[in-house]
Amino acid sequence: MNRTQITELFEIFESVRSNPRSELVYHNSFELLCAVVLSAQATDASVNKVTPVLFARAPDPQTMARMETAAIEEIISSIGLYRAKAGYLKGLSEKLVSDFGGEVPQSENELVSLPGVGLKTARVVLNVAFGRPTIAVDTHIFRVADRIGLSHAKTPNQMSDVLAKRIPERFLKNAHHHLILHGRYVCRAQRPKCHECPVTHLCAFFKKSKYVTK
DNA sequence: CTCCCGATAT
DNA sequence: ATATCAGGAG
Repeated sequence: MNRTQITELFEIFESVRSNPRSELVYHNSFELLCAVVLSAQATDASVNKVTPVLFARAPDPQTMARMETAAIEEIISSIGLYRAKAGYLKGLSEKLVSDFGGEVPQSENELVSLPGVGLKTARVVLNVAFGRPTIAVDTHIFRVADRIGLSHAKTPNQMSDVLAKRIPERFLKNAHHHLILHGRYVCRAQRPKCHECPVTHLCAFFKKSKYVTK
């Protein structure tokens, strides 16, 4: 995909009004950080089901750091990978208090130093909570970018760097959100809705696809 | 690379 | 019945 096509792609995404059904619910950067950690291999709806209970019990890192891991597990047990995630939440809360004054840090290196926070989660927090032009490559973006032909990088982390260089700067801040929503509701993993897709004329996957009809 | 691991969509 | 879901640690 060349520069002109990439520009056209994001101009179309910016002009299309998407209508998300569910997104992570949060009220501050700490809640967003926790919600994104919980969202690994889980749907937003599943996460939104437990976070109100969790944040009512522990609205800040100081309180969450003092909770028993078992108590956190009990609250989030309806989410997959809940034992690992309960440990992450307690561990990252403890570190926020001990190393960052109880505040969510605003640099990639500091965020990644928190337990349970990898590059993808760090970049989501930087983008969504702090408005920075980062590209967090999750499973949706990894699939969408590969199909369209934006990048065929082998791993999400590699793709993240490729996209950051390849996407024009003025689209960078919102590109993350556009690609995610497109991946969730149009370019789905199973049965992609190519018949509703506004960018099929730019898509390598569509051109050699069997999903030409609905 | 494997493990983690419940809910939901298809 | 199985593929997938805002991944990260060991």
